[in-house]
Amino acid sequence: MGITKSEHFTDRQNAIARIAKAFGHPARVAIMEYLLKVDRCICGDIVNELPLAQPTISQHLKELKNAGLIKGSIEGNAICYCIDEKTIEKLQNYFGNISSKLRKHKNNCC
Amino acid sequence: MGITKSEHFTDRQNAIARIAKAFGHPARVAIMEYLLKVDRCICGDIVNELPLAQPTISQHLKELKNAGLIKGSIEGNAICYCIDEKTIEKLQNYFGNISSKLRKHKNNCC
DNA sequence: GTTCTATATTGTAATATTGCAATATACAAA
DNA sequence: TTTGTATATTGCAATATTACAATATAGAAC
Repeated sequence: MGITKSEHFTDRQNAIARIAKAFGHPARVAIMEYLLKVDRCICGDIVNELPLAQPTISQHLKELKNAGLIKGSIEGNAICYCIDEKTIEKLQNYFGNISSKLRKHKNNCC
Repeated sequence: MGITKSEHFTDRQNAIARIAKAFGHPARVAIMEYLLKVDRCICGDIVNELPLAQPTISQHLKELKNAGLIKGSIEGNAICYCIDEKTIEKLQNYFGNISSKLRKHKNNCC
């Protein structure tokens, strides 16, 4: 039905899914990588960098912000957005944890 | 239009988005965590573990498999699925790389 | 004030996702 | 061969996502 039964899962599972979902679009991956590359906050040229219309990028930025992957706001006539390290660290820890558990158990049966 | 313009992005960006997207649903997060917890391959009881109908879980498993997050196949009368460590490592490396770059630059302006 | 520039919002069309009932498949056991 | 059990596939309805044109907003420059 297109509706996700999020109430049946733990807050933690929903939180990870939410962040991962925000990363689940190449345009948003590209935005994150661009923010990392330019290494500053005023990023008014995202629109020129990506092959998408301005409203589309604005929408993707909103989703990244809602997921906590970027933070910031308007500063004068430009956006002031940058990556929220805490959220990236959450992801890194989450996958790092899975990875180390897998290394420990080594259940390579498939 | 609901159609993603993946042709405009790099293969790497599309690859990360694809894996992240597969992780972007709490049911699939729950499946991955269950596979990690039981620490074995024959996982016929996923259906009993999750509050979703069998066809729905089958579909989620298919998507996880398409994204390379799990591997395996049918073994007799049970599924034999387990986590593909290589893909998890890819994610860990990707986010670890972003994290370390952020730590280096410390552009905390927002 | 007006104009310019940059970003956000709204509205809408096309497509994708989610979930499940019904059904199919496929092996196991009797 | 039939019956039982486990998983996959199909078909469909409800909802979500993606993209963009048009428009709104808001500060900057004049």
